[in-house]
Amino acid sequence: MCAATQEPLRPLTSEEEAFMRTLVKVITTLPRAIDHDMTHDRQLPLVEYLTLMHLSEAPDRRLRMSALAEAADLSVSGMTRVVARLETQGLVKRVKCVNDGRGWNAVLTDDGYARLQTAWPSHLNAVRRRLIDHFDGVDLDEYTRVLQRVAGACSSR
Amino acid sequence: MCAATQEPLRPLTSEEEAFMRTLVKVITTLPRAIDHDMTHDRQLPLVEYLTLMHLSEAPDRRLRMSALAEAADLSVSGMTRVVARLETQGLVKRVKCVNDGRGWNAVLTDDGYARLQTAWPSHLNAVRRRLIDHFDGVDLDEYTRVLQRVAGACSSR
DNA sequence: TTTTATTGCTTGCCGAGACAAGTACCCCGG
DNA sequence: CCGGGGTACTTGTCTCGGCAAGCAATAAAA
Repeated sequence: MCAATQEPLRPLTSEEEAFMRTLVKVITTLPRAIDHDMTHDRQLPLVEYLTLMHLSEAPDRRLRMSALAEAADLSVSGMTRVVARLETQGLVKRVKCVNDGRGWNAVLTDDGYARLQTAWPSHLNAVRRRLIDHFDGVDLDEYTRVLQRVAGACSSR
Repeated sequence: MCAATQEPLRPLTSEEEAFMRTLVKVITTLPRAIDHDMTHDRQLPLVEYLTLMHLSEAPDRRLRMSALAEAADLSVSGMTRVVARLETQGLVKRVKCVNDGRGWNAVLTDDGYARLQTAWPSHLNAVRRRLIDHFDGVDLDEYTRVLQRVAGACSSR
């Protein structure tokens, strides 16, 4: 059970160590930088942007609160508050589910869709400048496959 | 100035898009998973662990508050509070600088060093299981170089 | 030397988000 | 039809961490 005894405790190689430390830096720095860019450029923080984005891609531009939380990697209560913020700006509205009286759909409004389109260039630019531009000449698909395995290992207990 | 007009607004390719989304997932998921592992295994959250780690690697096991904040990618005030938490547990103590009456050194105590050694296996295990194990057969050094460029682009304005 | 600007750290205040408790609703067995 | 357990979301409460203001101490200027 105790993690310490599951493995023979071979330390990381120096390459592994260097990689891990650099990744830690990127993990702490990259979201801050992109959020900073977007917030100062178009006044739409990253979490809000991603939430609108997920809605815009959903059928009928609507998603159950729990599904939206899942998509955005947020707790359900966290998403309640994000949607509350977006609702006060008129970008999203909450509509009671027809089939299930317990459930609510977050629905992207036309204003919300317009807002998303306005913010998109800013997002795109930030992602390019901070991230994608630095991947010239590497096999992105291979990276994606590896990262998918990592993401899988992180969602399991 | 406006990011939207700097570039011709070429959208991301589908490979770039997929990569970015997977990375977002890893960025939100991986620290949570490692922190979860460490907190439940040895009661030492990731931020605290990394702080002790940086101290242990510094000459004389001590570092100015600002240097420590920088190393851990935290604001100075954030580090004040982390060190305060560690100090109440006796893992770190704050010592006034001799040369500069304004400055303080965070010094790793013997208890702190012992605590770090205790937590290390748990950290190592989490990092392997959640991250490193999934990089078989890829060129880690290449990844590290790319990530260093990204990190550089994230610390610049 | 006295004044002023700068630096290093801490504290007050606030927003974000996680967890747990609460509320409303569904569904199933009787 | 009713009661009890499960589900969907919200709200109360907490911790974390960022920013800006405050407080010393140093450095620079007068």
